[in-house]
Amino acid sequence: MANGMIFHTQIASIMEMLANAAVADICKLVDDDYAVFRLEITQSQKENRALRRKLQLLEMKVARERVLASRPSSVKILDRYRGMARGEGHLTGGHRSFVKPVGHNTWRDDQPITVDEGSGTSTQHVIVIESEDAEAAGPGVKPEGSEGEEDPWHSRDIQTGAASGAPHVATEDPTSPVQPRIRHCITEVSGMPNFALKSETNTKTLTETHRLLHTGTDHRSDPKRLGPLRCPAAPGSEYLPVFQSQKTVHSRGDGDALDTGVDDPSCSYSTEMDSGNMPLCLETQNDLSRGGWNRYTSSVHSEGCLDKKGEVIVIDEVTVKMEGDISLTWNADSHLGDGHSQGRDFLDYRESLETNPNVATHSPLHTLKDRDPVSTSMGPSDSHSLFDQVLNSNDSARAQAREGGATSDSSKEKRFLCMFCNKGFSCLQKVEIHQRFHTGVKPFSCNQCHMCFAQAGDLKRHQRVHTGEKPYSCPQCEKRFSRLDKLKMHLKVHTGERPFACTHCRKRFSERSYLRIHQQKNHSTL
DNA sequence: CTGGGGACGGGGCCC
DNA sequence: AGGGCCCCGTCCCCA
Repeated sequence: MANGMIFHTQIASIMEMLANAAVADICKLVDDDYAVFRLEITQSQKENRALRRKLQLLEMKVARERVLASRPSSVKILDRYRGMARGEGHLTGGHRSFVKPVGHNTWRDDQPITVDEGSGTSTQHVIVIESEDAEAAGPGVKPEGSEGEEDPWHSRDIQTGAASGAPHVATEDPTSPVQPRIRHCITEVSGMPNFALKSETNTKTLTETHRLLHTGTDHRSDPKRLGPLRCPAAPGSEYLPVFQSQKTVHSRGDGDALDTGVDDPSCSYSTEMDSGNMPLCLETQNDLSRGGWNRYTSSVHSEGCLDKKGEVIVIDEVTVKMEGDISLTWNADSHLGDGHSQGRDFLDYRESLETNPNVATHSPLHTLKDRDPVSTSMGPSDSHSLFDQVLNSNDSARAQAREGGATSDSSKEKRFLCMFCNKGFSCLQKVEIHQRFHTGVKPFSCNQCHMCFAQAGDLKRHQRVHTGEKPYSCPQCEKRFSRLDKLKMHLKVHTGERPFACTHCRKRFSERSYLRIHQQKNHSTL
């Protein structure tokens, strides 16, 4: 019995020992696993923090890009040129026009873009952008470091500054309080080794910008001085800000195209004039070959001119101060337009830049090129980035042929230079009309087919399409034409006149375009 | 069927 | 404002 008790006691002790050993093993295992687990948790947390940081950076980048993308059309004009290679357009419809929807990139009338160029060694470009997108982009986000598809003009500015080693004045500060609205002020200081690019809410800068806009003789506020269809006297020594009359003249299709606003039955075109919200019809050609502008759709929608009257670009004008008693017009809301003509005109402009260095023109591009400390980014080797993509047009011959007026030999009479192509014009109205070809502003719209035109005469001529009016009749065959030039062309059928001869096969054609097509088809290898 | 050429319409743009 | 020229696209004819 006693032995049995002892045996049981020993058994119990052994069991206890075994149990303790087992518990110890288990505890050891748990401890080890726990240590490993904690290590893994720590590493995971570390990775999590790193990823979070990365995400924040990405968000900042995205915000910045959004701010850059919200730039106004005035800045994006070069973007259009960049993507304007002929024939690149997308045919989205038989008729297209570019309008900017209200609320998109909310530029308001009180958001001037001043490109003020002084005459000294140091000049400043102050661009004040009041954008609600900037609010969404978050605080402290400054328009720097172009990434992606920003307009080359601005991005070049920015990249230039970065390349020159100039530290950005503004620093990203995600902790700064959210501003209800951020005014991005981009200050470019040229004539200095570097220029600063900063984003700030500096109301002083804003005030200065407004002062620049409204300084001197504020012609834009005085329509009497600059009647839309008047040719005012030549400007004085001060720069003369010239703003295009932003009328949209809708034809009623039964009369002449006038923008007088007078309800004249013989000139029955209604005029919509709203100084605050002037609709503009920015239209492109409706065929594929001319649709280069349609590449530019980053912030522009293609809409019918009249269908979307409300969706128009309403942006304050831009005053470009010119040296040398030259005044120009740049309508900030009008940098959308006809790519076809733009290509030619920009070719003209480039040629005028290259061949006429003495022309005292300071268009934005010109200025940019001159002052860019690392201008190689826009130099000949890199010019394709902006111009050559645009200008691979076979219109160069025509452009050269027409370039005669570009340099304005008679500078005394043609003292109004187009800021885009440098062509000289004798009066203000002419340069206004001419610049519509660059800007794409087409204030004369047909309310029967929604076509828009830059000139009243073009609208009037177009009206005959609807009216069927054919006042010109052929004396030989009684065939009638709506246009005199078409009648003259038709007369060649009867006369057999073929003034255009192919230099390769001696074949003759009545029209130059026939000859060109013929040579393209048959002598393209020559 | 295909491609070249002619006729014509229409818009762009300069003068 | 109109003329004029340019270009492009379309339609048609014909080889």
